[in-house]
Amino acid sequence: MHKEKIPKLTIPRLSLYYRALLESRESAFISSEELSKLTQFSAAQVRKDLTYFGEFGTPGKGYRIVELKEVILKILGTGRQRNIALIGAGNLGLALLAYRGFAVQGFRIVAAFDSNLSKIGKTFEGVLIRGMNELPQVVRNKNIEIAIIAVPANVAQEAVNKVIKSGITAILNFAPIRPKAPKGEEILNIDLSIELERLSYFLKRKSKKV
Amino acid sequence: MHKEKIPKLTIPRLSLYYRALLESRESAFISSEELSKLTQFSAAQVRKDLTYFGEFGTPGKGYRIVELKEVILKILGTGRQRNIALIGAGNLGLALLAYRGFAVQGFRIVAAFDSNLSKIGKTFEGVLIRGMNELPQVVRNKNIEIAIIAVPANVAQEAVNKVIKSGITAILNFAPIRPKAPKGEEILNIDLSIELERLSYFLKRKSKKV
DNA sequence: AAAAGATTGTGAATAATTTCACTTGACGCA
DNA sequence: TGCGTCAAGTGAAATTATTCACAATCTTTT
Repeated sequence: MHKEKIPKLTIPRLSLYYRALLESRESAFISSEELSKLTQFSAAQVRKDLTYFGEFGTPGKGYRIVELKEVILKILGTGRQRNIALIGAGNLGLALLAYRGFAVQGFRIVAAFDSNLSKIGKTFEGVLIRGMNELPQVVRNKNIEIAIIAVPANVAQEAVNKVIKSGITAILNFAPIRPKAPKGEEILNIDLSIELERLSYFLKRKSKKV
Repeated sequence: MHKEKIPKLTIPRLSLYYRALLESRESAFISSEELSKLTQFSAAQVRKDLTYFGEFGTPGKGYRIVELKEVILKILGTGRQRNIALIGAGNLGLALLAYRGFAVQGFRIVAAFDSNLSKIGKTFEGVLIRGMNELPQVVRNKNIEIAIIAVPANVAQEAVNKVIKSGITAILNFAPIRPKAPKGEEILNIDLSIELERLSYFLKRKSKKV
């Protein structure tokens, strides 16, 4: 059994390998070299990443595509549906609600919440907007495992607190703050300003190299 | 002069230091220890990050907040306005257009583009939606340095190609693909599916630890 | 003016991650 | 069956990033 520690970045790479596999319908097998070409990661990286979880390849041939896809699904736990609660039904929240792009992967926003009374009770994309007070029971009833935070910065920590109290442990946060949370919670931050500032830094450096 | 190579993650940390500084109005000075408390990064990390760019602190006191803020702005190149082109005026695109949150940092979407004829000519949030053919001249005229890609996956590479051809070198990509681009381009990917899959992996692991 | 106290800046040590390079196993063909 | 080839798996090396720990230095106090 493999006991090595798995690098953080291995997981998103697995997602990308999976995507590449979806586009590889020509052959039954794929080599780490081919996966490397498709994903821009090195072939050694591909092999290393995969062997953290087992030995799936056959020397001389490569990886059986059908099998590898199943394996990655299993590792990521995306074989089944995962229900999501959307917190915040503003512009961004509603855009995420309308974005059905990740439904294919099994993720589904099954409930939405807002504290704005004028929104509560309305339905968008077939999803009813509820008051935050309903969060705990809806999480329980609808078997919600993930929350997406799409509220303004000034109420984001409060929203995160309520989400955690409702029993959710996996959070995707779009608010431009780093929420504080107890151990055992997994919070991923998607922070527009920070990404733009990274780009700005890149532009700055570039303009200096005359 | 410092010549050490700067770790990739130093830059987003600088952004977070800056944010913390905005909230530190009590005193004129702040120590790496205090910044550590505010940002969750270690004090040594704070000092290391800052010294890549110079020596800004005074032993025994810490960093002068006003000065440090200026320094970080200068490093990141966020002291001045950066103009952005939005590619794709669908749900997500329009939500980004409406999100004025990063305007304060000097980032501004000054033009929007779509290939859907029914959208071209309309105005959202004071920004006219134009056809993609207008991209090159608008980039030139409006001094646009950054593009945000918010188009469906199947046309994203094409959009990126056009953006690059128009002379833009910094791209924030929301489409669930890894665009191919020549060297010299900086592309940051914000990929919802991948983040959700990371959360799924986390949930999977968690459920195993019984 | 000296001593005490605080905190920076930084080499060195450690940790994490990726790449290298080689061994081994599987397949296909003569 | 045996040989050649291909590609996985993997320790070791290299690279990258973070943490440690302490000398240097500035401030404050007495």
